[in-house]
Amino acid sequence: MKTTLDSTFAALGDATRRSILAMLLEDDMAVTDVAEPFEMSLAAISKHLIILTRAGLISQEKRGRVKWCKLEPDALRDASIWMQGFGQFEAIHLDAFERFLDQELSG
Amino acid sequence: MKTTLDSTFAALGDATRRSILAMLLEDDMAVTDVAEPFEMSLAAISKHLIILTRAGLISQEKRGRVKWCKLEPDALRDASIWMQGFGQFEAIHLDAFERFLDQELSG
DNA sequence: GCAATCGTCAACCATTTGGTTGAATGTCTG
DNA sequence: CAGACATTCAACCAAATGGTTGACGATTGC
Repeated sequence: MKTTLDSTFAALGDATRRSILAMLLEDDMAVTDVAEPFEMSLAAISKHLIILTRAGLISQEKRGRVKWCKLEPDALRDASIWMQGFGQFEAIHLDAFERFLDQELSG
Repeated sequence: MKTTLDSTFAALGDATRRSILAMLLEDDMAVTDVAEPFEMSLAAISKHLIILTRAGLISQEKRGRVKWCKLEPDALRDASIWMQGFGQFEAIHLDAFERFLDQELSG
């Protein structure tokens, strides 16, 4: 029986999916547009989106023939709380995260 | 090519491994002692420890016939930076804020 | 020396992941 | 209605996970 934390962390364990989440920070996106920057099939992206949805990290809403993907940051909060339980990390800086983000999106 | 972040998050996506990390917060432990509270074989725990080691979350040092497991918080720190930054980034993003406002006004 | 202990390895199994291609479904548009 | 578009489904594949049992190589202690 997989907990939410299991599926959340597992979903984050793939660079493609983390990139998708970063893209969705900007705005909601259709599946086709999510897939556009990646060099893999639409079906592969569709599977990634299913995994992200099961993990509660995004939600998908179909309007007409377009399925919109929306970031759902709540699931991340639980994972973040778990991590903070380790409490021994130095101060978190936003610019450090932005370097991560750039690296993820460019790689 | 799996980044460290990939293997770190993937390693965290299992409750047994997260429990092991929590145990190692207290002190370094031998493999047999790590396995003791779990209802699974020693070999299964050994595999979990290999995954945690590959992810950089722990290190293992053999002294005599005992292999000691030690928490290595650096890998966790990187993952934590990613998540914390993600949350902050989302919180301050204008579009996200506007969506939040729309939701509040309509619902 | 010999037996117990520590831990991994090897083989096996079922399930999931991460990808492909091609067909199918649903929806818009001309 | 016909065709284009958006997305998933189905079948397939290779590799990784998560678990088992049993054998094995070190190491320790009597």
